[in-house]
Amino acid sequence: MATGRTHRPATRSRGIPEATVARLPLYLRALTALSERSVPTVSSEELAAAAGVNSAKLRKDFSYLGSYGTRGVGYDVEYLVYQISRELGLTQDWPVVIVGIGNLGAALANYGGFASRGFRVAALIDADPAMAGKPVAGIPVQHTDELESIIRDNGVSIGVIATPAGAAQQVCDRLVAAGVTSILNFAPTVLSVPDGVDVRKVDLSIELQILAFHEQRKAGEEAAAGVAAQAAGTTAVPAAAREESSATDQGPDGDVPAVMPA
Amino acid sequence: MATGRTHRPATRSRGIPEATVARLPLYLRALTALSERSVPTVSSEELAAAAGVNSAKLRKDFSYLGSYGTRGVGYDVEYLVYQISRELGLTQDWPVVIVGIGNLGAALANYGGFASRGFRVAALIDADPAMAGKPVAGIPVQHTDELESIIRDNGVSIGVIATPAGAAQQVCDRLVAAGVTSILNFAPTVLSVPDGVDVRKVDLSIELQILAFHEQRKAGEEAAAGVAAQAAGTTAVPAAAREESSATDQGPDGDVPAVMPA
DNA sequence: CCATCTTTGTGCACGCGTTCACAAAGACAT
DNA sequence: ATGTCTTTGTGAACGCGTGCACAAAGATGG
Repeated sequence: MATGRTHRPATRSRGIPEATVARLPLYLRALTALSERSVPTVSSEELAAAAGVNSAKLRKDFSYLGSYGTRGVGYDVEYLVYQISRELGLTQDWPVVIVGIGNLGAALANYGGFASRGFRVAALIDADPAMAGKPVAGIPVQHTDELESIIRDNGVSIGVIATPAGAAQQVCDRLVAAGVTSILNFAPTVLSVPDGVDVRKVDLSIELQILAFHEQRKAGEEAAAGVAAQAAGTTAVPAAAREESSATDQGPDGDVPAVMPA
Repeated sequence: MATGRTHRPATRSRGIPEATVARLPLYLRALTALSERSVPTVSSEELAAAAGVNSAKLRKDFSYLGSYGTRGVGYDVEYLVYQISRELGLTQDWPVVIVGIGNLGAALANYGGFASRGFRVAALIDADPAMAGKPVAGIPVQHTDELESIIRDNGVSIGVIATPAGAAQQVCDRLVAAGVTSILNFAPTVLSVPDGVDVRKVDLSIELQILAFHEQRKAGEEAAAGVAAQAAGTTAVPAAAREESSATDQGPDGDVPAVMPA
């Protein structure tokens, strides 16, 4: 997962645990796929496999929503799609603004997964005057000056921040002041917001760092196991097992293109 | 947080809890900022505030790494930066490939947060022959056919999947077969991988859905509170409180650009 | 109508993560 | 050297989330 919610003392909203809420979209996606294949019913076991979770967990999750299953049969796909959609609030229209139309903002504007789930990109906003009017994903970019009026005129309550880190807090403050109460933050900064405003953070670099940690651990263990196996006469696969080395490490096989990104 | 790890029965890698590992990059970022401002030492209280966490939690997190603080003074910023970097494996070079150079892939290739933390974009890979050779972020895109040789020649162990959902599993299988053992998946699919391969998922749409859930709850509570307050003669702010409506909902104030993304 | 079989819904136990609160440790002044 | 003051490091308690395992519920066949 990208990174999660920004501190909230485990508020159990309307009795539904936070962990369950986070999994509902997963179930919804799996169910939608089944629905498209016209599958009428599905067991907790099958659905759990499709969503990549434990079946007991899935049943417990659904039990928070109510008793929507039929024992001996399973769950009615269409009915469950509707119930989860309603629970997540996806049966209504959510106008969303995206602030910061750089590479990432453009990617978000083009992302198809929004429209299909009740999210409507109401406006794209950027601070660069040269961007103003230029269409991205078929929507003309508007200047930051109009942020407040856009929010109010469209009744926007969800904002997406895809600006550089330096601008994020400022943009956030303006969004909140204009009435936005939920923010999805892609900028690598800790946003401070008043009570009652939800912030979720997605941080690409953090995810990679977590992977690197486990990767390093695997390499270490593998190296150790390799030595042990070697001593025993077995051949282990050292693959990418290389120890901590100098900064100009070239990898095991040399011959590296070595092109640096910006 | 975007969505988290894909099932792992709470493996405590080398005694460091998973939850702590996920916060280390956060601390590292705050510490780097302090380092750039030439701040020599920092207390757990200050650093916790900067990282947006509880100070007790931060101290406990650090205690898993060792006793790097000085009582009565705090932590040495430079030293802690080094220790955390080492723990996360960021003192070594991690070649990374990005597969799927659409809007998102390009955004990732341009993302500056990678290079500064030991990650090097070794190659950009796309299935579209028309993309081949075209430079993105200064790196020429290569065709999928070369995936295996790129992985092997560069000793790549971390892959980023930014393809459409339909291609993700196939790409994943090829990455794994070629030797990749850690995958960051941006495609909205559950990937199945053999044991020993780590997968982390970032799902933009899921994050928004979780926000929508809380937003809906807030609107509901607000409406209820509003009614109560109204009965008492007070005026509450109903802001974006509108109930479930038809699919072609235009928002409360009409006048919506109403352009749909792909 | 009864028996059997499948699958749900959940009580319970366990473990991880969080937080409190405090003793130990060191800096610093006298 | 001694006392005071600050801040760390951690023992202990608590709460949430997970997974097991089973009873209840309904379908299905005879």
